[in-house]
Amino acid sequence: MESGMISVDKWSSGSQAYFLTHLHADHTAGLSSTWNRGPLFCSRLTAKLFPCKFPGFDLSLLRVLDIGCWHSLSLITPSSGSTAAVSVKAIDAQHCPGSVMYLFRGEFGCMLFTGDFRWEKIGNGMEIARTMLLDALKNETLDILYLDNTYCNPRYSFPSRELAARQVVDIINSHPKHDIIIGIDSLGKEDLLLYISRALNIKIWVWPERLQILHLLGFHDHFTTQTSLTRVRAVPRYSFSVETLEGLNSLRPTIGVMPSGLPWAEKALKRKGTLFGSFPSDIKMHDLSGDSKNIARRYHEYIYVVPYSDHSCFSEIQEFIELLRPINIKGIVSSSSSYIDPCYYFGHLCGTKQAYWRIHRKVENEEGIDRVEADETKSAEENTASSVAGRKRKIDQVDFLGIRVSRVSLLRRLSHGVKIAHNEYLS
DNA sequence: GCGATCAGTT
DNA sequence: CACAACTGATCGC
Repeated sequence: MESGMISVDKWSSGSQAYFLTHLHADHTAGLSSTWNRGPLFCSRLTAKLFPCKFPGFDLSLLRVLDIGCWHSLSLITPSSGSTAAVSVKAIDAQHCPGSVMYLFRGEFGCMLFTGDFRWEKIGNGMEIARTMLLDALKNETLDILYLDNTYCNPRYSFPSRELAARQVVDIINSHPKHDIIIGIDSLGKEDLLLYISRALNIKIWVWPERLQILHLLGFHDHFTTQTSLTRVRAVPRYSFSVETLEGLNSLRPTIGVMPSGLPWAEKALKRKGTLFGSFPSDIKMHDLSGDSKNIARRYHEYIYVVPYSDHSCFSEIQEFIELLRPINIKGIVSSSSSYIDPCYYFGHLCGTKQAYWRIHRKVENEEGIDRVEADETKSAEENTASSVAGRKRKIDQVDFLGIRVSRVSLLRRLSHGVKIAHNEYLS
């Protein structure tokens, strides 16, 4: 607890500088309007949205980091008491408005914390982020990559958001007389709504608090709170249900579109035995869904589910890792029923592991990945957070030379026989 | 009233 | 059933 210098998306006491990647609730747990633990760094857009999420927050504590610019911090090394220079750069994470990754450089080396991110080729955002990352790294190696490993499994394959958006428009067009309900959260998926609005040349209804956020984001023309102006309404996801749709249909013909859900996992790699027995590098890693076949699924008489994701799919994670070639990777999300250490799949792409893997493969071709995983677990200096009571949800803390990041986790540690390389939760 | 945690929902 | 993101109930202060 006392050795931390920097925290990312983690809000317990003991750090000298706190970094927020984005404003979704699962990354702000512990933050509140009464925050008084010192400066909090975030992107300009996140700072702008901040008062909506935390009214009364002392905004003088916010430190805006402009995307692509290095910022220097002078921190105190807890052990020696001497000052240590740390540089940090924020890079667009393409997850939701304001979301960023943080690249840190200091005496400890180089580390990147992705927060939640999407690494898709479509659109120019990824090219810009790519250039920024490579420029920032130059020839230096990335020592640790703290990775959004939400969908770090080959069974997760889904299309670009633009393609998914096109599918939503197709669904709407094929129901010209229907009202349309789209389930969204309080932040995120704005591009989808804009795409629909532009493609159909109609406004989209949103609830008042959501309109306020959209206005802060600079979208003034495409949204309204007047029901009479449009047949397309975006509603809070928690108010989107079979019952809601059935109720609405007793008034007027209405369909619901849910841009998320997980129908993607259905097809690929059902056979777990094959998955676990296979050599990571043998897995077919390129995405199966290049074409616009029926990616949208009819989930119910009135409900369609479209795989619109703000997290990277497996092949995107792979490309990201191939680009950066980090020495080590840590997943920031552990949801144990499906959690697999990123190194299970990508250890062979990592800096030192790469050499290790090549030699190892030559010597004994049959060897599984257990040794690699074992090495992984040993290499991290980790300690558990202050013995939390709950067993379902827990945020753990990881120490790496004084830098602490959160491990956002839903610890549903059921059976499933999934390999869990990390054992730091058990103390 | 506030913050943290837990259960439950799409 | 997988997930992320969220609401609402409850508990302790």
